[in-house]
Amino acid sequence: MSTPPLRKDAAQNRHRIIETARRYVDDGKSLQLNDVARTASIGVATVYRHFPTPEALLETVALPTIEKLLRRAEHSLAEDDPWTALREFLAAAIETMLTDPAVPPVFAAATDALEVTGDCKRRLATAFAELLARAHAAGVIDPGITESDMIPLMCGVAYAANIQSTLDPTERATLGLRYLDLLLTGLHRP
Amino acid sequence: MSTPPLRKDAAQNRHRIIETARRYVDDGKSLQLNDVARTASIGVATVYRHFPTPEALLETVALPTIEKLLRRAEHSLAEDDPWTALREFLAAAIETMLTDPAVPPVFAAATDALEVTGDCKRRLATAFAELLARAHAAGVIDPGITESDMIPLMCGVAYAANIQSTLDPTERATLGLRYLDLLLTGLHRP
DNA sequence: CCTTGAAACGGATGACTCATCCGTTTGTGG
DNA sequence: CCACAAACGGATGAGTCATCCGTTTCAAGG
Repeated sequence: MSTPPLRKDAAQNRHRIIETARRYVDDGKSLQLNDVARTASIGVATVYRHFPTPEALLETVALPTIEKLLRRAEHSLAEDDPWTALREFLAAAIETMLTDPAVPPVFAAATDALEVTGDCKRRLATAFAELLARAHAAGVIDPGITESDMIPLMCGVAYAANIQSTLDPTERATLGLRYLDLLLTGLHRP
Repeated sequence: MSTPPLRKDAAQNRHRIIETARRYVDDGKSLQLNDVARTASIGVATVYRHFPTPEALLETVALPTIEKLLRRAEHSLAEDDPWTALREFLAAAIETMLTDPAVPPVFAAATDALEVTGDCKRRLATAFAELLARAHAAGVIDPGITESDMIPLMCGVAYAANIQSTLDPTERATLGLRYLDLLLTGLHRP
């Protein structure tokens, strides 16, 4: 279960691969391992050894961003007003999904299938559940809404904003926040 | 610009291809033309001649469903109350997207890129624009919302419902309508 | 500094998918 | 019945994918 310490050259290669993959993701290119290998001037087998599938590589690329969101979520837990806390976190989530193209596919995938980010995603879900529970307790949100509604809905909002492929990422993020507002208006109980 | 009448055997093959593709779509399989050809016991080249790309085949599969939705839209135009009319149409759209897996990718694609359904989709957009304009005129909807917001938002709602891959299509449709309601609550001005 | 074994490397390769080309067959109007 | 255009279909070359295995590199112990 423990990770044996990585050899120096291996660590470096791994790093190069992730860097290259990050560039691919940002450019909207699909992660083809053979292709990434060639670009990074690294043997194909090496890439496959580090990342058995494109999904695993994508997860690894997305991990730092998701961890950052997790910290933001934990920060939101400190906020007093339950509605503000929830709203703040959801806005952060949307912004994250629209800013980093590596994130949406990871969020949309079933958590169980995630080798790398599964744990992080579960902790995110826990934090979110807590925020939602508080909102419910305070009666400021539609009582019929559950966590397993909210996550897909968030992905849906991000998806909607992402369809506007002509817009640049910043504009898309703004649009996403606007769409989130619409949704939240529908959910808010004053 | 006109379609020269199709030879009898050609028409039959075309029909067989579409039928097979429909089964693929319903089973959630991706449309690989070579594969469809083998399943339909038709030469690969024949399939490619009728449908140069998987997208074209998918569009053709989706066309009847989209045409049906168009008729529903025109029917909604006859409804007096602008809010009811809009709502009715949007519900029909969501239901369509969640019932027929061929539709969402077609709706999400840029209309200009659609050889087969482009025209149909444009007429749908026109009808929808009319419904939206009436709602705006009556002041029953968020004045900031435009057609180019609504279409992605609809796709987003459908996407959200579709993420629940464990549910069967009927349940997903119900869920989608619920999500639509949330969104509409956010948009409605009483 | 040298040895040695484990760890990591990388590219050649076979399996697989894709889409086109072209020789053959089939339908149809005269 | 003929002739020709229309349509057919499978063989094939281009391209992608992921594995295998012979070679190289690292680092711990002498």
